Amino acid sequence: MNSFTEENYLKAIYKLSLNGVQGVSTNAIADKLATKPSSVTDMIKKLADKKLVSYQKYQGVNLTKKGSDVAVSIIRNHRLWEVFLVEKLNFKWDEVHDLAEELEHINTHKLTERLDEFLGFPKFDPHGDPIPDKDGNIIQHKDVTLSDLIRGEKAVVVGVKEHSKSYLNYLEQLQLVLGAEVEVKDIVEFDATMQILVNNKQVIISNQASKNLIVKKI
Amino acid sequence: MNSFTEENYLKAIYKLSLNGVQGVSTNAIADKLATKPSSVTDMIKKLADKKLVSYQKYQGVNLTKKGSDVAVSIIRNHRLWEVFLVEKLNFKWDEVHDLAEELEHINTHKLTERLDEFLGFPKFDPHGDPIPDKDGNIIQHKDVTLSDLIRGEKAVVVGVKEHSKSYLNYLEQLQLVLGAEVEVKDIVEFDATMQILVNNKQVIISNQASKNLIVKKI
DNA sequence: AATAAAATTTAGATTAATCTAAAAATATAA
DNA sequence: TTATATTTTTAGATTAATCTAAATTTTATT
Ligand SMILES: [Mn+2]
Ligand SMILES: [Mn+2]
Ligand SMILES: [Mn+2]
Ligand SMILES: [Mn+2]
Repeated sequence: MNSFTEENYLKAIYKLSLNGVQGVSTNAIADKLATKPSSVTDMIKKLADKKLVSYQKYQGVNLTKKGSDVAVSIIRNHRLWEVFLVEKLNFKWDEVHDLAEELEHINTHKLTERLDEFLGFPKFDPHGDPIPDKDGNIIQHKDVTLSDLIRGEKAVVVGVKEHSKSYLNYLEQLQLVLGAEVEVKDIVEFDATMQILVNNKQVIISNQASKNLIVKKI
Repeated sequence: MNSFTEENYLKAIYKLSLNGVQGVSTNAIADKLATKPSSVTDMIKKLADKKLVSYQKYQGVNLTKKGSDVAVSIIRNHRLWEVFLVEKLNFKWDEVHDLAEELEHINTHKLTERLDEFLGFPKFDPHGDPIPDKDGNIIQHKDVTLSDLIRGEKAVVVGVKEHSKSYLNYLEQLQLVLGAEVEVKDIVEFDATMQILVNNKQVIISNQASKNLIVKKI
């Protein structure tokens, strides 16, 4: 039906559209997929021919309903497989992304639904990202990050905006895993470096790190 | 490392070598993969460059140790995923082959080993085919088929040589599943059609069907 | 509004995998 | 041992996805 490559483009466009952008730019897609803008233009034309995106030269690209459905279904697969890998095969949360990138393209309705059932219809993946249900409905995070908090506020870690091994590994060392409670003790005015409390331990965390940690105030 | 296509060629050559053939022919590979002999020649050259097969023009092709290792590892993945689909996701034995054809190419050592462990180190897949262990050791069936039996002999079904949906479906209707006991009541001399007993029921089965059913005499 | 900078598209190549048609080598049969 | 048939390889095209370099369009800046 659609090639792996086409599916990856659709997913990238979907994610880049989440910030409310109207007309995702060629360069943004090229960046996200680590490819060249000229390659993106070629692929966009192909996706437009297949009615998966709407596109006018120089004006950026938008997913059609059809394209969005495909993207959401790939994301559903990805996140379900991540749950499987962590819950059933005991992988750590920093090891599953690349495997899920491959598994997500085995896009067979029956497999996805059976997997969902086997896993007990999970609502979130190991990184706190919401899993679309079988009709494609997805609850988006409100995206409050640790960096948004002010001195004295408390919150619970509910997700991450960055999925690199090094970031996830670092968070785990600091015990900043999903469900952890944090309290902001101090913020450096110059560069927004934070001093926080995690499990009664003082931790210093850069703005680079705190702005990628999604939290829920308590 | 190797593309899906290369892996499928290696697997095909491996399976065609099992009958003790020295030098698998271009046409045999083309048949198995439903492609053209000229395409096979091209791919063989590529695999030879990568030292995965040894090849001399017009003399057929053989896997090297390296090529054989890859093939066995793909087969291991394939069969483990089939067990997963049947045992954990409740698929039927006639539904899993095509899905496993895709899953087998996610060839990551750690994933395979974790899956094996999760499944309890199974020795056979849902079709009775042996699963290579993590060192690549594989116990080959002796390949006695129902059609080899004579009148009066009893046997247990232990595998199938043909994996098509229609064949597996048909077997299931006749209750000729793994573990079933059969007794040969009569054989038509003309075309080797068999009258057999399965669970106290009389069943008539063609030679075409009986020669693809692997059994163990009792 | 004119010019410079940035973003995007086009033109032309490349690589992997495939195909058809034709040529070459091997196997079979008279 | 020739002639015929079969198998295998080569030659030349095609399609998908990518790239570099050049041309075009849009955006930002004087
Ligand atoms: Mn991921
Ligand atoms: Mn995730
Ligand atoms: Mn199979
Ligand atoms: Mn099988």
